[in-house]
Amino acid sequence: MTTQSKVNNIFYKEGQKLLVAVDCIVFGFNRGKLKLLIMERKIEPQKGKWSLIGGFVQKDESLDQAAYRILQACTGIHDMHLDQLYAFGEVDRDTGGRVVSVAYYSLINLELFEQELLKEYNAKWINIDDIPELALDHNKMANSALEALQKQASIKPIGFELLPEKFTLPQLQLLYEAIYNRKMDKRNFQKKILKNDLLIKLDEKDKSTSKKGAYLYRFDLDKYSKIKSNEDSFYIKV
Amino acid sequence: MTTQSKVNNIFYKEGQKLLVAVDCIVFGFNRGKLKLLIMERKIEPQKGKWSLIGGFVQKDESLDQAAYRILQACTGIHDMHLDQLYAFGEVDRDTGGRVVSVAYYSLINLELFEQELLKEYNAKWINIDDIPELALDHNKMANSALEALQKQASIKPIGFELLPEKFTLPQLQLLYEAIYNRKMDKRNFQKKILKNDLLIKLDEKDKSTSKKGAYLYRFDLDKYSKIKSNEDSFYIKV
DNA sequence: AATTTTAAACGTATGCTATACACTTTTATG
DNA sequence: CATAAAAGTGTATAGCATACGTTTAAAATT
Repeated sequence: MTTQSKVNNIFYKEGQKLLVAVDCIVFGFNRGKLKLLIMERKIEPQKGKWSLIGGFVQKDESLDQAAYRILQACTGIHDMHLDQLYAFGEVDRDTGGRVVSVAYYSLINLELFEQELLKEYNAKWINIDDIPELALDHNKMANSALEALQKQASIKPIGFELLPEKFTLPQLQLLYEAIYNRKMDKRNFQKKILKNDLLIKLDEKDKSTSKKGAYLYRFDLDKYSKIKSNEDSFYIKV
Repeated sequence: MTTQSKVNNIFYKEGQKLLVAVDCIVFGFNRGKLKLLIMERKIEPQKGKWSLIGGFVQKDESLDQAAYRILQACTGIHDMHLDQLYAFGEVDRDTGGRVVSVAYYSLINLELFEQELLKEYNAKWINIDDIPELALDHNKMANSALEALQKQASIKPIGFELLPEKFTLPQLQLLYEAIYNRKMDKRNFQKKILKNDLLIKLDEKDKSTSKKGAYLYRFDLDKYSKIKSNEDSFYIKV
């Protein structure tokens, strides 16, 4: 046996084609609660069960494109940000056959969300600590995504993707408290957030939650895109 | 058009089967240098070019299993640790056809490495800052893996996977300096490392690199597996 | 007009951690 | 016995995380 043929025998195997899916873990934020978008599963197995938003990758589209296509069709949102989470590839993860699924997660600004799509697709937002049993390994995916979100939130200013363009510091704090599932100190939180110098204080107040009213802020996207390049210029230790 | 059929038209598409590969970014450490394992590509396209270690996922094995099989066949090592890095899924990433590749990275203790396999597979270790042009998108994969390694190294004691069982603090420092590609202060480094209280100082010295000799240490695996569960008990800010 | 109510805004003191920095110890070698 | 080469060790300083309570603004109520 030559070396070459030995190599082939031991580890070189011809490729076998598999189904490749993408599943999207979509987070939203509303009224102080972090939410997850789920919908009724449209295909067997487990048709009709609650599940993440997903679909199959086509031959002529990248993984990113597939995730984008599916998420856009289902939320109506354009230009949303998607991050790849993990490729789930257990042999028996889909009881209907071998499917490798690449999970993506996304943060959605609920203001931009087309509510009518919820009905159209039998979808709904549920509170993050109230997730039902989902199809296949989707609960595992959702949990991983929440962990990833927590990691992200400490090294990147992710708030502006989940909040409206103008938001107050108390709102932002509620978001972080929802993500990390614990109360934070108001003064320390504001110090940490403002230290990064990425928020612009506006001359407007939001009086919807208090008589005094809270100042509105917006993210300084210009400054952010400048510093994004040089690593760890943003940092929130939570 | 019913709602259901509209759904199908817009975003539900039948699955198309694709080739799924795994590629492994294998790091080693020797003589103060961080190394990457590459081999001659065995298949078209770009047959003969340097590339990462890779192969196709079979129908009856998980992604993890495929990566493990391929890496084990190529290094002879058992029980090595593999982490999934990212799924690379551009349509044209493989010029020979549509292949989605899930990249894994691994840290190898060079002492355990069967050197004869290097010749058998036309493989070699190259210094991390001396990587040639690799096949397909493998350079991109290697770069991502190095970034992931840097992140890992600051939150987990990964040293023991790249070093022999017994090692000296200067050796460990060289490893971190190689990973982060910069010099560190000896005294501060030792303080940070020892503070985690995961190293056991032995009564032996390694005199291979100095007349005085440096004390050998080993990782306290027991203690590590105990604390591993409760998050962020380990922390090296670099 | 004065009082009450509600949430927002704000500052300081303390302890911990990262960092900067230089001399002494050991022992093989000549 | 002198030299050389790397290992080992401590302190002072600045920045950051944390804990903690009072004042301010403005609407609502009397």
